[in-house]
Amino acid sequence: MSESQMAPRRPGGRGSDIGRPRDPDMDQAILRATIELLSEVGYVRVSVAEVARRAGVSKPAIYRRWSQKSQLVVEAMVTQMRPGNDNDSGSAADDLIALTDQLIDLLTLTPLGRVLPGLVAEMAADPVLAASYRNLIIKPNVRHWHAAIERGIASGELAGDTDVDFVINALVGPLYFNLLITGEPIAAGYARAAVHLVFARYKTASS
Amino acid sequence: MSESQMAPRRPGGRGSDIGRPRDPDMDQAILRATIELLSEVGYVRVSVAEVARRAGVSKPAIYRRWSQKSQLVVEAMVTQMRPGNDNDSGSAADDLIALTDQLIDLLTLTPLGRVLPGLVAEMAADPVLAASYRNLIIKPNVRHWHAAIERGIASGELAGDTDVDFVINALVGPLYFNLLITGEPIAAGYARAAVHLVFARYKTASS
DNA sequence: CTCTTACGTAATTATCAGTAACGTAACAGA
DNA sequence: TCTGTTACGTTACTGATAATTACGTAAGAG
Repeated sequence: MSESQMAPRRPGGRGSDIGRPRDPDMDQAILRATIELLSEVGYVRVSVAEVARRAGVSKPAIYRRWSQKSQLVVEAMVTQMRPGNDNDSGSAADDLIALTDQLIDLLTLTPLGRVLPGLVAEMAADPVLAASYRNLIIKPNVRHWHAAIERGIASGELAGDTDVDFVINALVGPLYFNLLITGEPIAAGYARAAVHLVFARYKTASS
Repeated sequence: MSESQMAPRRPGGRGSDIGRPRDPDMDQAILRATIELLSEVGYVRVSVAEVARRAGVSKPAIYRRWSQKSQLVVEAMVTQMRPGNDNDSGSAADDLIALTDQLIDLLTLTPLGRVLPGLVAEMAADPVLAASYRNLIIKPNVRHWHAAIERGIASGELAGDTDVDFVINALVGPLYFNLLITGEPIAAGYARAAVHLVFARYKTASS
């Protein structure tokens, strides 16, 4: 049986337990080359052949690890995510502003901003990829937002009937809208203004 | 000189003034076939060859009118836009709710929702296309939002320092975020809740 | 009529994702 | 040390599809 017929590709994980092991340096080299190319030319113009060339690796070596270009890109982006800090400053408003500013940095300073448009297109056509992206990139981030808002509710800064998901959407939605649709830069002071908007609606009388 | 060297393709417009005129029925047939395919399979899987087949037209006939698949798709989407009604109900809040609900319909009921992800990717790689999309689709719509908000400010429903663009982003951003990133359906009652959020921040004391 | 452009057919170029075949290299376990 | 299994590189290939070109014919304008 030829190697290319092994059913599960186990992206990012090891291959089989027996036989010659995969070279871990290769994984790193591929991911690094992917990030590099991604930030230079954006998703659409990244070709697997060019990634292979820059990583000093063969194309089959890449497809042995990731079944699709899009999966490779998602994993490469995961390596760019900083471990989100659950900074509890004691003020939910300040925490939300910090989280918003962090997201702005992520979308404008890391390659993610250049990657997202192409990835969005792939996600729409590939549910498996969409699930990967949401589980690996979105969910871990949203967790912190949830926590900050829940803390605000618990402390009385935010009303008990605060709609957590609605608030998160209200804060992050405009950022993606700017990045993906209008192409305009995010206004300075956005984080503060957006959080202010939310608190005008959901703050309690006491706070 | 061969026809394919004519520098400006004049998408959607007429060709030259002399010589055999273009068949206007063809324009319609092409656009109709494009919309049809678009709603069936989404942007990525639309091929120009298949559009040509369904329209009963040759491929060069399409490229004579539109220089790229993406331009064709944008023009096809334009034909789907209803002429925005500047319904002035007397209440800016009601007008904004109506506009938001209209946008939700546009994104979920027309093919635009299936087209947008692929288009976003093209826009990121093609500034000319991005400009087309923004001028033909986004701007005409935003005009109504602007007007509604300005009316609200003039009537005293909204504070004089209301940041118009910020408000528009706050209302529409989450819709695009859901459509393009999370893939989750838009919550029932979103329009009302979002407008409520804005008014909690920007309403005047008198209103 | 003549000029010019539109049109269809058919072939072509170019790019790129993803596979396949095959020989060689590396590790695990007997 | 031998054997089985998998990784790796090289090379070639398939398949899809955007975009172009050549050429002969059709249809208008003046």
